[in-house]
Amino acid sequence: MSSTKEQITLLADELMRSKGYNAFSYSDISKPLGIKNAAVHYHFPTKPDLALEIVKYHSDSFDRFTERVEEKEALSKIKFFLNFYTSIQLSGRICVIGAFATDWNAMNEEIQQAMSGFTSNVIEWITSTLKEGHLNNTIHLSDSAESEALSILTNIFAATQLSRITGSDHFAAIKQNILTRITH
Amino acid sequence: MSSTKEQITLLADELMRSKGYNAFSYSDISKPLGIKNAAVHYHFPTKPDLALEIVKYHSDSFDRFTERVEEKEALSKIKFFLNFYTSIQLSGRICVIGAFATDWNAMNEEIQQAMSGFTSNVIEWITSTLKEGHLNNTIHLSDSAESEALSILTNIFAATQLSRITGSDHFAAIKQNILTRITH
DNA sequence: TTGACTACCTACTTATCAGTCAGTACCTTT
DNA sequence: AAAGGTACTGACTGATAAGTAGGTAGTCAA
Repeated sequence: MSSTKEQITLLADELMRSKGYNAFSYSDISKPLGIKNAAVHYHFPTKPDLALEIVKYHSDSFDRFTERVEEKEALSKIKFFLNFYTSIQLSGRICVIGAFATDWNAMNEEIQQAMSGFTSNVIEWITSTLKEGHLNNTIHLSDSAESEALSILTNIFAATQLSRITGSDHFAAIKQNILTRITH
Repeated sequence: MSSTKEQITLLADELMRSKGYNAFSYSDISKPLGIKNAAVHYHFPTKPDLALEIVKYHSDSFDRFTERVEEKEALSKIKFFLNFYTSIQLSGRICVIGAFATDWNAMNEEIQQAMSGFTSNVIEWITSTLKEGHLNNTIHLSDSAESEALSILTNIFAATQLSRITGSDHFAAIKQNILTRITH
């Protein structure tokens, strides 16, 4: 992948998760990168093409993340996952899931399917990791692993959103609450 | 408040929470209402004025909600609160908190402050309701009331977002998980 | 060294956006 | 009956949006 294409993707992702899909334009990408609008259109003919690339980028990143932590212990995996969201929060962004959910009805079917697939992967990974930790007695579950996974995911991605509105203390409290729940 | 102004607010709220703030235009409001663009501008000179009105509308709605359930028992109050989100989910919308969080950096300070105030009110109400239920032994708390409140709020508002992506079963599971957690 | 390909740029189009302003019909108050 | 306010309409404007057509400089392979 060319450096320019990569830079466009990265910046578009940043803009998408800071202002929302419809709040940024091709100019917001071309200007900071010192290229012309047409150059962005060369790599991504339409804006939905760009949105789809953002989903793929997160999909790939998540796959690499799961591979990286594969050999670690279940509770540690969950902690790495939550820490990833801490870095999102610190940079003032929100989780891509929340960003796409808001603009959902402004997205085409291809993007929706890609997002559904990605989100399902995340849920499945958390679910199986919780099961793994439950088996080796490092993680406590008071509901089905999938329900707990959904609870943890919604907690942490909404925490990045909520903390934008009410401050970062709330992010920390929510993260701690998750950890308390699964370890007590 | 005139009927037209109310209709504009209601439709703008619906659009905001279905497509996002920057994905709808004054035409999307004027056309279905059978009025002209200028009529919308008469009631709301600028789009931020309209966004602010949406926040006020939710603020007022929430105040009326808390008054309506004031005499009820704490656990029942929480159930009514969660049921409110069920109706949001069923109508394909998302919670206003999530909608504004995504577009946060595209909003002016006045709107941000109004949203912060509203969101804090919601958190305070859940917190004090949890405390109330804890005192009369109908609600179980395994963390501070505020942390549990933040957890519940992020769970339920993110559930409306997540269920858009992965289906309504997930909303039901998350809602049930909250109830299980606070009643066991 | 010619031809194809990549990665752009210049210059443009068309559509739509938020927003404005002068005018008007219809109440209400004096 | 005159004056003023409310709730609009008609007809705009200027800015910006996404997207395109045609050209070009550099690379690379046959």
